Amino acid sequence: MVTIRLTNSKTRKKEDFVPINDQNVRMYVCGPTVYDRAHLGNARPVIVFDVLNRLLRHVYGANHVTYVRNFTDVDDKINAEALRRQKAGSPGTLEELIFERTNETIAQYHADMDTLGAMRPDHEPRATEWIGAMVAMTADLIAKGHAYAAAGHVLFRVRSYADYGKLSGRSIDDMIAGARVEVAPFKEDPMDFVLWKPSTDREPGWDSPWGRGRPGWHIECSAMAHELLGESFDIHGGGLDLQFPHHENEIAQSACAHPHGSFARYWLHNEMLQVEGKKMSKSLGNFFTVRDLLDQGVPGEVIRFVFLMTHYRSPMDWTAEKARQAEDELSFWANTLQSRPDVLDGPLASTTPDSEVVNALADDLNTSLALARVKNLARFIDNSPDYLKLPEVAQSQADLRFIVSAELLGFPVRKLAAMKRHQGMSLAGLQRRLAEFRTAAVTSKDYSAVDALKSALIAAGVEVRMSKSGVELVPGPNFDSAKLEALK
RNA sequence: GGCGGGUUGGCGGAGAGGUUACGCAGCGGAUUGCAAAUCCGUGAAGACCGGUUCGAUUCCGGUACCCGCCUCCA
Repeated sequence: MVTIRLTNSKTRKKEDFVPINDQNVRMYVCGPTVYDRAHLGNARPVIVFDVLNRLLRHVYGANHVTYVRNFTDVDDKINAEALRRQKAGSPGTLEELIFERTNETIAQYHADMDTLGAMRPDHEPRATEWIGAMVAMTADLIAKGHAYAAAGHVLFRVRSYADYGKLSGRSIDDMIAGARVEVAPFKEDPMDFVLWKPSTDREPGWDSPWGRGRPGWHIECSAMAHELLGESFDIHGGGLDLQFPHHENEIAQSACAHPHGSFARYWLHNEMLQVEGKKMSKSLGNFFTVRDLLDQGVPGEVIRFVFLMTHYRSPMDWTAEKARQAEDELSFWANTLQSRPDVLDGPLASTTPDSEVVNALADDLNTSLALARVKNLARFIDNSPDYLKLPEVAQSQADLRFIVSAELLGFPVRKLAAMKRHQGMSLAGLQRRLAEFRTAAVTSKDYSAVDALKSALIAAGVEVRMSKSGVELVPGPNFDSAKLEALK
């Protein structure tokens, strides 16, 4: 079996991954707060942990992995949006408007992430569905002396957990010296954070032993991870910005509530996203959502490809140039396969992905190296001399190995190739006409009609390939069927 | 102030203590009516200063510069 190695934030080392139970490998990743469309940065952990999910399924079996990613649907920004709608005249109670808003956002999130080729996790718990578990965990922490109620709030007693700060490498005293903690009169210690807070009539709330209120952000993940994965599980992932305080607080809560469990054994953090060398922010005017890119005509696979060009622990830069390169490469892959209907429609069952691709991924998700290898596989099957020497059966095997390897990285190359093929069929008539013009031109030496049609085709994003063996039209990245209609 | 990450050829981006990454762009060639696509070949690097070593871009220390987090922003 392939040994997966992962950089564990907890130990700051690359370690061999050994699951607690190889029949059920368990991973939790912090999901989005569903108040608005996902921006491009939100896509990074989704894609990174999707690759890990696919790798785990490849190594341990598709039915032996449980992947959980939550939706945070209790949040002040959601409340604000619901309130805005109510004031604007939308019918319904505040609770109904909140539910309406989060449902919309979750549907958008699913649509966007599906387009990026991310598999849906096995469980996607919504915080509002697990309030009972959060209340129970909070009560348990009070009973064990790790939390206290004060002024309608419940606060976690940070000083009661000796290992607090270990994950992020901070000492409590350093943090206090940094002095940007919220000081509230009811806190025993400025570092203490909220497990439960009271709600006004204008805010969503649930009944609890401490009055009507709502859970703090950190307890959500601790409670849901416990309910769905147990006291000890294998991997916890998320963006680096969540390492402190969110993950630190999760650990403190879970370790104190379940002292016999180990909570997550491997912590993985992805680095942040930049745009053209700068942090994406509204003030710089370079802020955009996944949907914005898709609407501009950047395909989901291209976005995914650009993300995988950079290792997950390095800051990633989104640039137009990278998107162009990714688009070219994916187009090459699809072109290579589209002429081989036999492998597109045939079974894949017995084919295994290329071992170098798997090994690259197993080495702390080296997606960049894996991608380079898949590129090589594509170049190999695209009429390289060594490939052409192979018997037909071996050629098909090489084709299939490429397909399965690309799909392990989440690129649906068969679908892309089938799409190309379909587009290509719509070009059959024009291809015949161009061939006729060319045949005539060879004798008349007058190429003007050939060149006119060729230019029009290129303008419509069609690649024109002419050789002794004939004429071939292939849809390119900027293929525009509307411009073709005029030619027909 | 505290904590952490980075610096590789024109660009993107890997691995390895000594042997070609790879891709894009460039250059040369094959092919082509001209092209495109494809194939073949090719130049170009390791921020700076020390140390360890027979040998370091790769290990260790320092300097400079860049970046992130510490603010429910992923």
